[in-house]
Amino acid sequence: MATTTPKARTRKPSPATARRPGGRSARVRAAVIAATLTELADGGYSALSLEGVARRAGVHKTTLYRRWGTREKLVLEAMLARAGERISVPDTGSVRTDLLELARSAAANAATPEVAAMARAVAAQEPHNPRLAAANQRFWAERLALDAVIVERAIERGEVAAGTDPRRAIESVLGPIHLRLLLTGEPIDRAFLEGVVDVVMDGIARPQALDGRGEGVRPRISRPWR
Amino acid sequence: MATTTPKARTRKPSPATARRPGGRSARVRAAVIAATLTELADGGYSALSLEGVARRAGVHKTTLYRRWGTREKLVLEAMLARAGERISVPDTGSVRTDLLELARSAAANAATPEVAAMARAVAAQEPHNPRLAAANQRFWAERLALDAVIVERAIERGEVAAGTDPRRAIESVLGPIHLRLLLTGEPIDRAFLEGVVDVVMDGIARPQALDGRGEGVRPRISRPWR
DNA sequence: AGCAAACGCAACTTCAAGTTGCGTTAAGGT
DNA sequence: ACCTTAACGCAACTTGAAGTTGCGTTTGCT
Repeated sequence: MATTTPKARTRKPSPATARRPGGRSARVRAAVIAATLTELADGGYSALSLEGVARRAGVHKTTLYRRWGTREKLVLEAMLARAGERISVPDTGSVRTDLLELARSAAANAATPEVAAMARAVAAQEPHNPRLAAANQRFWAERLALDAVIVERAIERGEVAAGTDPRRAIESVLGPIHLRLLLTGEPIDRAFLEGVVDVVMDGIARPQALDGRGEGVRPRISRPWR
Repeated sequence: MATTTPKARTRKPSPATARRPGGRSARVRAAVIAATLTELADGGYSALSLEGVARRAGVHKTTLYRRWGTREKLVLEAMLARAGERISVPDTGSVRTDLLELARSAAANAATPEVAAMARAVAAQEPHNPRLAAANQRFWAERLALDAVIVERAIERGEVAAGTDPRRAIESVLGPIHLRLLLTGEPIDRAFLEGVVDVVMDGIARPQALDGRGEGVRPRISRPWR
């Protein structure tokens, strides 16, 4: 049906059509995404304007309005572009070292102005932007699943208790870091990260001399703290 | 100089002056603060407008502009009014129960639309609003110091290892909760809270049979996990 | 080379943000 | 009960960013 009708020109618009993912459009896109993240970093989501992004990107604002339309879509695309960068999951052979390395890379990553701004924007807009929320859910599900491998391997090696939920263990490492990053604002230094990992690994309960009947209480023998 | 000049009327403006903290102003203030938090809850900080708050509060917008001037100051005052409400620190005699109760109350509090919106607004604006940042720092310093008493008491009772940093222990409890609240968006149910407290109390490291020479490794005797 | 998609540009509309002047209400001292 | 004035209501205004439209120009692709 409709083999060589003149209307086929509309469907396949002619020789010199097709998309152009490698040319000017790509450069503009890259510049706009970079500018979006930079604007987000110094001003936050609530102060972000398409005109500001256009100025910084050296691009006219009509381009932004035509290609992205709203600031929501622009920010979402910028975030996806950055969040898509793969992270590496440490595998040193020791859970403690793996978790510490995970904590260090997470903290270092979060120390980046763009990433920190992204986290803040997500925290602010997650309830009011369904698409952003969905993308964010996927991001964290994937990331936690990847990081959980650290704990899964450790369980297989016998380093970690068999009943441990790997995801929750990772959350216990990342939680305090993001608490400081987003809310308390306290510095995230090496000592803090080590302390976080120590708590996750060993807990805070006082090691107790074994007394035979370990009913309810979790008997341990004394050990040096840290 | 200038003992009884007519200009003294300007300095002490006459009999019926003085502030009126108990009357209409107070009612307006209460209505505006409530409206601010409500608007913050459904729309977020970036969508908050003084006109919207005025509409919801049943107050004219000029009142807001004259009394608060900017949306930053308005939000800050609203937050301070709500954050000033005192919280109670559990004291059941058992750290585990105390921490679980702390986690439960924190989660229940954070489940409030207004409080959740406040947390999101703080996360979003903290780097761009010095006054909000300062107030937030004080809030968390006070709150962590209060909650840390739980751990301090437990150390005295011998329930918790002596070298434990009480503040960091509290951060390890609150961190995962706020991670879910602000970023991952996963549900915060009872099982999760118990899991968080379990990790903080006991850690995830596999309890090991004592083998005499506990060099480097942290020897424990076997125990059921949870 | 030639075509069209994507961009630049300027002028325009729209509307929320914020301001000003003046009249009105009501809190609180006497 | 009265009177002063701080605080609020109201309408009209200015301002500026957000978003749109039409048209000319550039540029990647075949």
